[in-house]
Amino acid sequence: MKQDPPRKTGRPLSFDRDAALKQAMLAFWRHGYETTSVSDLTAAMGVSAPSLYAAFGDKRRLFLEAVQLYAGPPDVLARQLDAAVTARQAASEMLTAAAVAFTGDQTPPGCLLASATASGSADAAPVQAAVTAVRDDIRDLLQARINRDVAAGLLPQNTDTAALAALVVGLIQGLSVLARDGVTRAALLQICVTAMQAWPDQVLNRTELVGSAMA
Amino acid sequence: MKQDPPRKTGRPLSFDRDAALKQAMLAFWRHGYETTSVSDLTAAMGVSAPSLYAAFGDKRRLFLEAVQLYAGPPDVLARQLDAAVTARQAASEMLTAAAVAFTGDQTPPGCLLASATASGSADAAPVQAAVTAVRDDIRDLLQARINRDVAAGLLPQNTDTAALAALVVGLIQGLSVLARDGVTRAALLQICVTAMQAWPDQVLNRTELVGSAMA
DNA sequence: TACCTTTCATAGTAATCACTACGAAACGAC
DNA sequence: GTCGTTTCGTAGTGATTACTATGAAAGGTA
Repeated sequence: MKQDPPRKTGRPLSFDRDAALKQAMLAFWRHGYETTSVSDLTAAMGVSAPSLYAAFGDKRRLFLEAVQLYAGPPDVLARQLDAAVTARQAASEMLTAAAVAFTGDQTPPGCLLASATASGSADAAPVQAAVTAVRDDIRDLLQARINRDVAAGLLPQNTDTAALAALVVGLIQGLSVLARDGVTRAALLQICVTAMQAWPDQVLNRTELVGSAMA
Repeated sequence: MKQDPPRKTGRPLSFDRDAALKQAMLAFWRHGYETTSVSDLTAAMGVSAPSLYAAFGDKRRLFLEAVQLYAGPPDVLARQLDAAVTARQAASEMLTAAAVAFTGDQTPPGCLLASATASGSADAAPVQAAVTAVRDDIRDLLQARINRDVAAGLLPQNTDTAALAALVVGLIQGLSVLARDGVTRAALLQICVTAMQAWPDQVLNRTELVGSAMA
């Protein structure tokens, strides 16, 4: 996937690029994009400023790489959504995973995507747009999954699938704020359970009636 | 309420303090706390730096005043919650008002409380805590209003009122992110409608049965 | 008028910002 | 070994940060 340009000779890199990127991601996660200084980054990464610039270009590109690392490979979410039994379960899993991820004790609270560029100077607009694009992709994927269930007759034909997908993505961003406020994981999970009550009732067919009767 | 110290003599203030504060609030709203520089502020406020410091103390206190101006008098929300017919309607109105406020064409998109201190350096921690306190107050007020309806028998006794209140406040913060992403007011309002489906069904009494039969 | 008080604009302060010039160091190739 | 290449640490660049020292200006009061 990511093939380095062939390096045949020269002094070898004295640090683990992936490990340094991970530390940069954690720094951005905790303190935001513009509010994390390059000296903060070099301290967290254990790398001198010239090495940082040689390895990652500049602060903006380092952040964009950190966002990629945070979001993971772009096709993973698509596969998880496809693998879910229903769109409802997919949405519930996304919410639960967010509540857990935002309250990990080995990571900063909240969501990097939600907080790192939530505000910024005019210079940071392109970086904010990149993060917005990630969110839009997630929302589109979820909406497509919901559309599939509507088409399959599992959800009412008049379901507002755009609103439903945006509700989930928006609430996830809201959970990030609450997590940063200090709300516990258990409380966030209860919010997710409560929110899922908004999900439209499944359209029942005979098979499912039998299944529910057996449960 | 806010009584200036008695100013009897001296050169008069050459600018409108309230108007300058409003411009500062708009600047913080659009660009965030740490990512709005003092020179940004002086430009927006039409005031020189020494005047800014004389009138507002420092950047931190100016921001805290801007937050107060943004949030409004603290008892207004309490009165609105009390005046609402039901907690459900109060929550719905809060969501709707947020969706509208976050997409005004005379103001920056999103919510100042949600974005301005969503991330920041370690130095900004006390300011972040002040914003968190505002959010906590709102959540507590809403939860108390919900508790009132539970006590009155309008909502099920087993209602998770903490989760319900946190869901509303969290979603409002999420709506801010979506608004900044460019989601339209109409779309945000649809999200609010969808989210309110999560609200527990009202416990019906005889009077309300008659009322619903008449509707 | 002269005096007192407060705010004004000018022009700075030290510190930090993102970023880099430079020469020595550390490798493979020969 | 010597050369070529790449990264290293040191030490800096000019710009911007939040903030302020200073003296003139603008009012009321006498």
